[in-house]
Amino acid sequence: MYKIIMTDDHHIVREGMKFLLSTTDDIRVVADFGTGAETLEFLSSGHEEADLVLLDLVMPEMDGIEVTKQIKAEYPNVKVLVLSSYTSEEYIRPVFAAQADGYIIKEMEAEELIASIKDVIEGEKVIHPNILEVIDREGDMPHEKNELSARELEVLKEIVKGKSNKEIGEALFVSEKTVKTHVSHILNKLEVSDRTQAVIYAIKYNIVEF
Amino acid sequence: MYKIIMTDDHHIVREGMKFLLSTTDDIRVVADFGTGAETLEFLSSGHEEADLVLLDLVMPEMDGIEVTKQIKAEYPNVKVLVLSSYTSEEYIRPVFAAQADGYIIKEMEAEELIASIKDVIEGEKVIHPNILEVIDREGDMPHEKNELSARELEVLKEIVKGKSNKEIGEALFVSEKTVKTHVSHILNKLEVSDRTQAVIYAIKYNIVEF
DNA sequence: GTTACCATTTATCCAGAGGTATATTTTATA
DNA sequence: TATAAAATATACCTCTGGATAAATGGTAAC
Repeated sequence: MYKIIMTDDHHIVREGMKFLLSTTDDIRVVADFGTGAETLEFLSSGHEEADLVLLDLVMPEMDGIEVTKQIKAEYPNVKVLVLSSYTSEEYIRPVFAAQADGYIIKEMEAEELIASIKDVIEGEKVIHPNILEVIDREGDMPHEKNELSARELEVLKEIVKGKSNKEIGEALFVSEKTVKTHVSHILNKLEVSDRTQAVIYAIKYNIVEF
Repeated sequence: MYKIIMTDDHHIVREGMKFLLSTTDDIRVVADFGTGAETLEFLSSGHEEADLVLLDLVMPEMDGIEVTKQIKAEYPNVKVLVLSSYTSEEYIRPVFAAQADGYIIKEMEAEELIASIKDVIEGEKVIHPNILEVIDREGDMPHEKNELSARELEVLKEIVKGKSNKEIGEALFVSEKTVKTHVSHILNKLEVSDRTQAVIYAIKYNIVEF
């Protein structure tokens, strides 16, 4: 008997999942929660051992990435299977950086879903073909090839706040000229031609929070 | 007996909904689809009369807004109840502009959901309290006070693509000077001081798709 | 221990961005 | 039809943005 916890902020999704899982009798949903905080609390209380947490990615308050990190840090034996509807790169990479054991998407049929859960608990890494495809096509994005320095990242954060070079200089206690150089380096590394494009890039690829 | 159609791109959500609705016996799901196109096709085929379409908002290809508009234009007797997880203003306003009969959120319990469906079919407008709250506290954001003209919106879209004034001029077949005038108007209306802040604003408040 | 590299800093120069004013034409709307 | 609002265009001026060169300081390699 596989014991799983389900975390998703949408009640309807949780009910749908339970229904889909009811077609098999060797998976038992021992608990389901609407937030990451409740999930972590349940795990820490030690009420019941769980083999796997089926985890939504986009949630208010604490997102799936953060929940994954904390679960993996404190309960390495508990598997984490991310269930998301997002297939774009910005969402996927952080999931595996956070040590998740799999990434599947909400479009899946019941049988696939059940098989995925079992496989992950048995120790496999399960990644939906659509997701794998995204991962395969590379790490040659500009910001991956040319990593931003710590200082450059600070400057980029200020740029995304909408600040001018002068304002950034004041915020970081350096001259405007210094800021300009950092900006130039940022533009080069991200392969864009002005600060507006840098903002677009940074938001699109989740380089800074927004 | 109330007859409804359900449209949501996530299989799990559809199954969850069906399960929740199975607790009442006077609502029948006559069909469910993963895309807006299929839904419209079903309606036009005239296979079966439906009283209401329970419609997801964010979907690939054709979004819920567009589907609502088409349903309301061609089948004014069919009620449209939007079921979304988004409670921010940018999502809500277009829904009612498109003549939807209600807006509820995925966190709802089964009883509320069932009651909402029945109420809408009986002719009521049903709006979840969380949504109503957002609608009430309104109207004083810069882009709401000072609505952008059609042309200004086109220019803003180009700005968000990262284009320079010259490039925008070429794209819209006007001179760079004209573009500059539009940009100035946009900055004034959005109450920001440069194009970078305009991009940040436009993305944050969903003025252009991104 | 010296070489080489990179992050960080400052300065100078020029192009593009944005403010303001003004004018013409088109499109809504009363 | 009259009036207002939006779109288009030009000119001028100022300031910010971005490219480039160059100095300083730390650190890893040899």
